[in-house]
Amino acid sequence: MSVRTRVAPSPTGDPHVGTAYIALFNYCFARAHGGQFVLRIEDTDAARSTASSERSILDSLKWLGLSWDEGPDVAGGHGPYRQSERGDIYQKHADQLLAAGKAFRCYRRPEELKALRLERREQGLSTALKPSDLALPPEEAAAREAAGEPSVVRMYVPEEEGVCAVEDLLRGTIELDWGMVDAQILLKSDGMPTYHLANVVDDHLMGITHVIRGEEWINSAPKHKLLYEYFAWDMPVLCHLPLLRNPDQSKLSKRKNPTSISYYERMGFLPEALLNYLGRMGWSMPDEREKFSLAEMVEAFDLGRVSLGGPIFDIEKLRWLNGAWIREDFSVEALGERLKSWAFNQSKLEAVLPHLQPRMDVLSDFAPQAAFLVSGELALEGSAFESLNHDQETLVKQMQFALWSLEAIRSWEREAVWDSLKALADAMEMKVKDLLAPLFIAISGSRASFSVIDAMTLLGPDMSRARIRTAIGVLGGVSKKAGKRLEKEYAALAL
RNA sequence: GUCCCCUUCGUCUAGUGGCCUAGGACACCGCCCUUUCACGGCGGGAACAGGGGUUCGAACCCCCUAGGGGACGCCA
Repeated sequence: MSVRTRVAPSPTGDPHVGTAYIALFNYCFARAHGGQFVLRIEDTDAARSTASSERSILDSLKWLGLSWDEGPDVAGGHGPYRQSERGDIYQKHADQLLAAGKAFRCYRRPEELKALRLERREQGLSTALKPSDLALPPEEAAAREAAGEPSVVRMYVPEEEGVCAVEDLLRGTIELDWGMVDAQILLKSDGMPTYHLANVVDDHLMGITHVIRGEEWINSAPKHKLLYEYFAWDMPVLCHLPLLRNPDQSKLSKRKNPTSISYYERMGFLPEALLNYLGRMGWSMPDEREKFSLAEMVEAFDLGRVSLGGPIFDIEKLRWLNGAWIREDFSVEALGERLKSWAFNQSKLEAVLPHLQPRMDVLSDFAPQAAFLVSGELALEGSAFESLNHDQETLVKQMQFALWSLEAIRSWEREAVWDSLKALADAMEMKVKDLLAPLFIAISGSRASFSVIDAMTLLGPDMSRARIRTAIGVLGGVSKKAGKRLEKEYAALAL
């Protein structure tokens, strides 16, 4: 038996707790049944799939203590599937489907697709485009081909009415209308596979027997089933886990919450506790124990104990659990070690010291000035902003705009943070210094601190954003109505 | 809009037809412990979304309604 977790680097290169959640259940399932737990990093978008985003996922899983097996060596082991490294296996399989009449080449342009979908939607139909919708007159297709226009490979799908029955380990049989299933692109115009093709081909080649993934994949299961049929391969057992949610019940997202694993690490949560908490999301121990280790979870693991309602990620309870771990499972020595490796190790200190050395007369000047870097969210009060001589509304606006700018940063580095805020200040026709003033307080708790850009770089994206969000809240927050207005105004800056 | 999934205290959950006047945990409130604050202990309020069936019996099975979520990309 073999279980595979596909992990996708997040757009910001900062791995998401949702990824760890799915990985945890795959891990437990595999270990509990003596199977293999293999990883496949997947992202065919070259801009996102950088070496560092791939490494950060692996690092995060390692930090959590989820070890994986080296899977069968399918052109790159557990690595990413860049074409050069994978020996064109997707191309080969796409060609095979093409030759068998299970797939076709499509020369439709993006604008045409958009128009077709719009038309169907206006008729109250699903927006799924079928092979017949996409077909071009042979001479037109030939002309586009001759003109060197890009093309993609799409799969054939049934056009007649009916349902596709998909088996889910937890939900039983799910019936999905074929009408909802479009002629999925298998190979993009740049020759890279989409998830759907890569997923099926990889899983087959790697001998995967069980696929445990998020609920958001249920709707594409018919496509996958069809592909297995086209290739005449055995299909793995499917199991869809519920999605983690924000307190407002929407799918857990970074706009509303800190979601990256690195945030929780920086916040000082223990990997054991975070994993333990994730294991309590939609799952419970047979004896209802709240606190358990990964090994204990594996030992008692039973997929049947998964409950299907989407759990809300509650930081308060995670905090309590983490406290229980600290109090009950650590000796003073062990806790001391943790603290040292968490923030007081040589490399962490060396990252901070260049900023503080000029500001220190005695060693004891260090702690007060570095305190905000090893703190979680700051206990701010509205009065902290009084010295700025700005009305709350202006301050809130500045910080909200800064927050949105920061959210768009893909790779969290000093340069990127600076560029984004500089561009915002320019667009708002104000001095960077004035824009940064409230951020100083939001991030460091005071105006007297070293560069707020450097501070944010050290704190990381989620922690920085969380503090700004807190500050906005302290200043009265943004009402729904005001938020709409600000959003418009922000969009008008055309950053 | 179309389709799919889901629905037990505010939150995480136990519960797989009688053990349920629904149990535990977080959070909240009260009391105790304590030089303070925590920790810990004890106690309290708090839920089967609604309506129909099936059954001697329904939180549990079926149907409808409502609510929530998800999917509908050359993203995963």
